[in-house]
Amino acid sequence: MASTPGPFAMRSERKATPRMTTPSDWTSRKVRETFLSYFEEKGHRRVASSSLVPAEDPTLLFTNAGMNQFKDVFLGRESRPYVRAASAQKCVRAGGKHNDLDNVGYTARHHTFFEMLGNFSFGDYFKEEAIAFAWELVTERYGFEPKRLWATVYTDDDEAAKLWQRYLPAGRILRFGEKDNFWSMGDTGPCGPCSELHVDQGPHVPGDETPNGRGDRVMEIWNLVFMQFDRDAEGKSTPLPKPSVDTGAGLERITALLTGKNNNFDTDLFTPLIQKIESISGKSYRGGMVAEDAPFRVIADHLRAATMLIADSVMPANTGRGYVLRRILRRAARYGRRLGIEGSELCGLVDPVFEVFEGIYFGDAHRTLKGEIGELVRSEEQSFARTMSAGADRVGEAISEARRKEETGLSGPAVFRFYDTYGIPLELIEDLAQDEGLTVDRAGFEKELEVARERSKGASKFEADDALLPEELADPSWETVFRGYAEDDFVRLEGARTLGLFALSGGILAPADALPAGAEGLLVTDRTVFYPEGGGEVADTGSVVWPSGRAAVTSVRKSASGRIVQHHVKVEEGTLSRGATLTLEVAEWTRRRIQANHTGTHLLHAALRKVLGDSVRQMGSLVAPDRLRFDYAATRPTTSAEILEIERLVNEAVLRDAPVSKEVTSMDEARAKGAMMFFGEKYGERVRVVDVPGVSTELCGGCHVLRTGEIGAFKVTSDRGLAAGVRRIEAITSLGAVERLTRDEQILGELSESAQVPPEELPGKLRELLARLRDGEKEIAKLKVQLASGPAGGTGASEDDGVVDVGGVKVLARRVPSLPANELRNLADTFRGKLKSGIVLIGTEAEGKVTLLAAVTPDLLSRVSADELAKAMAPVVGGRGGGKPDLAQAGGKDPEKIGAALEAGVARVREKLGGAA
RNA sequence: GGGGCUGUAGCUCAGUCGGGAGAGCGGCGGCUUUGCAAGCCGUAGGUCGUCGGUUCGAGCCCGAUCAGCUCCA
Repeated sequence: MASTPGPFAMRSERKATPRMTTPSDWTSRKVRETFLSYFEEKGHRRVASSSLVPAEDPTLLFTNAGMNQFKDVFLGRESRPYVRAASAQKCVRAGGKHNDLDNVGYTARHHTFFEMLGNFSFGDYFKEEAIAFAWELVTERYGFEPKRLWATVYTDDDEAAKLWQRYLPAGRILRFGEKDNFWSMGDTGPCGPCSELHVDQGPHVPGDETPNGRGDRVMEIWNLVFMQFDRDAEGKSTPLPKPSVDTGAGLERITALLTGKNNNFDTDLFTPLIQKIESISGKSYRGGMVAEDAPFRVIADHLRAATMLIADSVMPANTGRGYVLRRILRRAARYGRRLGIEGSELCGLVDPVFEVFEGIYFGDAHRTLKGEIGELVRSEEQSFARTMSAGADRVGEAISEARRKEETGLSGPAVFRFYDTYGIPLELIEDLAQDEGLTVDRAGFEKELEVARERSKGASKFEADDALLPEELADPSWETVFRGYAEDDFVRLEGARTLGLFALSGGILAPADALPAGAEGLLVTDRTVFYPEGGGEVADTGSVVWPSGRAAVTSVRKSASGRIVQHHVKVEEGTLSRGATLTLEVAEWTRRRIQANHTGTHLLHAALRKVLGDSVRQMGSLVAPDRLRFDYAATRPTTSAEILEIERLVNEAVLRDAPVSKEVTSMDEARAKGAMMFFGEKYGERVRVVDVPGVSTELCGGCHVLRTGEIGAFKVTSDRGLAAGVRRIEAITSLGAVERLTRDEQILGELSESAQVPPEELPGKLRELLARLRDGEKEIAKLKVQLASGPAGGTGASEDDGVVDVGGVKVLARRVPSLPANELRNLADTFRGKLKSGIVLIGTEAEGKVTLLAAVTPDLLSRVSADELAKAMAPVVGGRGGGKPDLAQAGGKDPEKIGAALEAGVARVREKLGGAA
């Protein structure tokens, strides 16, 4: 994508001298504001930045361009009440294909987090105005000298070239190919040529005198994308009926140019952060692009990105977005160590980041966030420090091992193992190895990494998504009206017309005119009572009925555009044909439970905030018929007293039986009503507000009860930590709570009956029984050992005890009462002790099985092995055995033969000692 | 989503070939000693993460599962 700052950066150790307009006047705030108010003057709607987490685009890891939030508008899937817009958009580029992470810190212009200024036309103006606006803003408002500007256009875009000629001499309009000046959203879809504006900073900056050359003397400042064509799967481009404009200018870059800096890090966006790093580390930053300063730039950039990501609800994790965040924080921590920052002080940068963006992305509502984010960063730092020190030990061992073996270095696979399994940064491994004069096989490491990459890639080929209707199979005119809220007659809806019908077999979807009994498929109707999965609420189930048949509805989903609802159906009787008029029936009690759980979730959310503080933030939610689940951000564990308090608050709200109102209104009105909104969530212009007066006001599209009394009862079933800073609370309501009560009562009743005491005495009774049981078992074991040691208790063994003399060696062979294996061993020890010198063979029966034991005193080990004796005895009882020379064990299945087995053991001893005797 | 590693006493961890569950620190008791943060002796403390399988026998082998760490997408 050419609409973001490209990899222009080169190292330059020279400080730029202030040029252009009057540098001291310009601040990043002024640059941003000038841009937005200019376009407001030109009839554009000022649109707030969307979240860094793309709301409805699972293909995108993070918002990475100003146009992201308008993607559906450009594609014609969504309409907005305006056709011109301008925004300053938060962006992150740190994972996925375009990975700039490793460059950050070593160039003047690479960032993981950056802001993109952009103006957009949705089928309104096109090239002429876009170029005119860009020119006017750049020259007259920002005050760049016209003679320093260059324009570039796509190879064959004569139209744009001609328009630029109004402002620039032909010699400063250059043509470039696909790589620099053509843009597309993907392999198919909208695409078109782009034009870029470049600024010549003058000869004091090294580099070519023309755009897209070496060095950064001439720098791109603005990219104008003209969405002109629609490209199909065969690569054919057809002109779009309403061409659009999408532009992007990097705020950091413009600010740097206007303040005469050749380095984004020397602008007011970063200096407060760098100053803070200086005060934490006690080291000083030189400015310009001195290589030794890289850690300052890395840390400033990364903490800025991390703070903004966490503010948009990304949590450090080991998958997806959270993993990218963790990597950013760890890279910052690694560079922190270079500055001697070993503890967890980087979290101190969260404050300055908030100051830089105060009033831009952060307002009063976010003040509490600051502390939470700081805490989160701190705990990440600490956990990384643990990983690092554990890792250093591990690598240290490997290094001394290698030195002992007189090897010259660490092998690629070995290094990769440290990196892959224990998360030790390659850099640390290299440092440690170097200290000991060992090399690291970097090429071998890269090879291993590549293998791991390929494995992951191959495995992540997306699996068949539970049959979501592809857009191209849906007719654009289709639209499903949802009539399933509790205010409607949600259980039953008559007269639904079929819009689309698709057969589903073997994972393949095909349009169908009719589905016979037994067939599965997708059904799209003009109206529905089935709530499609969304907003944490699960889909409804139920059935579709027509005069001659019926089908079960197993799942319901919204299409990607959100316009149609598709029912996954399985025909049970008759034939479902396209022309049929249908009656839709939702499973009533499943839905009622869902509604109770959903409203219950809102009440729970409110109670959590009341008890734990407003810092509680929703991290995720699941509303199912049988339970509700709510993940929330919390810095400490919730106590059981707090849980009780939360439960009480919710139940009070339930028992007050307040009406639950739902209202579709404008975003502004909802805000005025004090609806809870989460920073960074995407909402349309019209929103639905679900209100429990005096308790909870939330934006929500889900299904709710009419009055809180319908919830019946609310019971928390668990609350536990999920990850650092995140907890999950689960609860049940309505019939679910009643069923739980019934079940518990039954269990208690049974227990009470068996124990012969009333339920309230059960805990005491149980404790007593367990104590008695334990004592009893000990006693029994003791008695058994006594019994087994038998008459031999006193001085020595006699013939009667089963002791025989074999070639001068005492052999005790005896069957004893059943004993657990370890007691049996103790017994053998006892016997061995008594014999002083000799051989012990004992056998016992337990649960129909045989255990045999052979023990030999140390002085006889050279002549007889217990292992051998066990092996000799085992076959007699139908088993096998073995062990160590001094003690061995065998088992079998035939208790009747224990005596014979012991005989066999004695025989074996005789055989072994016979020669010697 | 895929891969690797770890889970054993309160803590840190050993546990070899499948055949007696261990060490250090900490706890408790005692002894010794006016030089520190001491020494000596004794002692308690364990569903070997959970469930299932193989086996005469599983901390150890196999499968599943949970939790933690980590790499990749």
